[in-house]
Amino acid sequence: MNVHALVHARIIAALQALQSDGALPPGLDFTNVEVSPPRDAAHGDLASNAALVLAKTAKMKPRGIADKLVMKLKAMPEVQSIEVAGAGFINMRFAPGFWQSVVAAVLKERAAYGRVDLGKGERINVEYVSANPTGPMHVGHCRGAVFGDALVNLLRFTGYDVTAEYYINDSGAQVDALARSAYLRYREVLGEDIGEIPPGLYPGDYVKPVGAVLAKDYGRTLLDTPEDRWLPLVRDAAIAAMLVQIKEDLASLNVKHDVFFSERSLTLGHDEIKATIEELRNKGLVYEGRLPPPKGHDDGEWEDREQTLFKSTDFGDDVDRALMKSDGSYTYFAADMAYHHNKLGRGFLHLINVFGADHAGYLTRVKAAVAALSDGKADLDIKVCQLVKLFRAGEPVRMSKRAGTFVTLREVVDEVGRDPVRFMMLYRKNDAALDFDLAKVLEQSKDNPVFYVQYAHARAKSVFRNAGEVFPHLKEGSPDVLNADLSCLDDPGEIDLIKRIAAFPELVEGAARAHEPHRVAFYLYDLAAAFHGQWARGNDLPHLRFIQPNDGTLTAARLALIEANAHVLASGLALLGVLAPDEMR
RNA sequence: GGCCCCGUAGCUCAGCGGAUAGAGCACCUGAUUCCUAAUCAGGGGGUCGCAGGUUCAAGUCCUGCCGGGGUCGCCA
Repeated sequence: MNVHALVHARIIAALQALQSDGALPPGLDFTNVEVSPPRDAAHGDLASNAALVLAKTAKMKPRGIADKLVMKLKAMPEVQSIEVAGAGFINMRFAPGFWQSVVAAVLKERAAYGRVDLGKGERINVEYVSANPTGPMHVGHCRGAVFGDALVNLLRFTGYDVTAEYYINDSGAQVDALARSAYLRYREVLGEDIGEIPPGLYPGDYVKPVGAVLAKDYGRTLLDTPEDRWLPLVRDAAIAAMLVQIKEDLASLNVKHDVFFSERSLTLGHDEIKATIEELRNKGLVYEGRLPPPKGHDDGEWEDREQTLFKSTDFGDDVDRALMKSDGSYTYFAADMAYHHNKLGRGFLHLINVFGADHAGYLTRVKAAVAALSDGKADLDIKVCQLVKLFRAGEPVRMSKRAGTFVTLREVVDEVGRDPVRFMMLYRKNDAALDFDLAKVLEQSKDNPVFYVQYAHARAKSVFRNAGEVFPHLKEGSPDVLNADLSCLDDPGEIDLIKRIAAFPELVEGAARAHEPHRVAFYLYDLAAAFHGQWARGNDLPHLRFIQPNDGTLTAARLALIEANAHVLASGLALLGVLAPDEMR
């Protein structure tokens, strides 16, 4: 049951009926007709802008349309009151019986409550994390990982066939540097004094085990081998080891990808990068030319030369983008173009990429590439996750990759736990910077929204445990609860809680459309607050307590409400990938 | 200098083009013989960075400034 959708459909039907009656002109565009809860609850439960939106094209006064619409809508059985307000808003208020029926619907639909079939089974590819396989994931990767994972959950919940994908940047200079670092560690294991790790290589201790594995697998045989022979072997071993670690890091956050796509696989057999470039060349979008030097900062290294360029300026980019490095190898962008070409070739018409803030400047050219490669038929949404600043009790945590003091994802998860990390990473809009305080996130107080929401769920479960001592037949999901006489739920606080529950499907739909999982987190906080509030009212007013030892009928109805509340809390937390505990200990 | 993100209460932040802009923290006042007080109720606190524009309607969209952060051919 989706209250919002139901009312919206009723309004559209009423508008069409007015057209049949000749009271409204034909050919009106209803797409901007919306239904939304008014900011001020005194205005009612739901309001519509229909009359305001249609006034101009219908060549009628807003209030004139509104009055006619109200006459039609008055017949709605759910409606308790309906009136025209302000410039032409239609404010509706629904009868308690209508809200009570929402509880019954939630109990019937259970985990399916809130599902909206936006995707209609269409396939969509969500690429996220995609960190270099040159070391463990650091805390900055956390946010993209959690964001992507929650977005995948949200899209699956709303009817999309989602492929969660990780692009492994396993070619280019960085993985060669990793291989050389591993080779040094290999020589170290065999007893050589390797001294300082040279600049440009990876000094971290995490490379040492790779050296040990190499020594075990190859003995001393690689020592006398020239670099062009050992490098591919060492590189493969090092990348494989890093990927194992990355997958473990992701698993610690409960983040799962369906596909790990290797950049190097693009050129292993058939050269897909070359094919992609040629395809664009045939479309007139790749050419040989020169770029102006970057403005505004002196770059002594700048060398003017003719190069292979993609005409991204045709798609709104500032400059055309290089596809070949001066040594003849492909740029990262050229490979990434081929990768997106590959995604399109696998039949994806909907693509989402999750980027870190440092890649924000890369966004336009990727969109340009997808537009060019799909002839505008595919859509790509790029979500940029802004920086995460790490604090401990208000003090910034200094990080330096060079000094080896950067904080890994694993350290954060081990220190504060998976649920707080996930929730806090989602308790902020993706494009706003995030301060993450390792000390505060562990405080089990109302300062911490994670525990606040989880506690609401645990509290709901606790009510059932306690109710069972008085009314053994009133178990969760029992017929006596499911068939309770819901007309007892007439306290304003109870109705408010139901209204909050009733808003869930619309909230999910909006979050999925906008690709904004944080909306779910904020919604859950509000829902939890409504529930905690109703609970506490029982402190002052004993007749509002959920368990009424002398009234099994009333208790059953309130338990039904609590069960519906718990269902929605659990569904929402599941979308965020956060546990909904039965008790807090 | 170009481009991207942010700017809303003292602080951290929500806010889908809609009506008198919200929450948490902090501060003040109150609630525990009672289902977990890990909670709740009440109070004060705002030129939504500035200036224009579009619109019946702008915190929200557009343009230009100001401030903070990020990024800037052959790193990924």
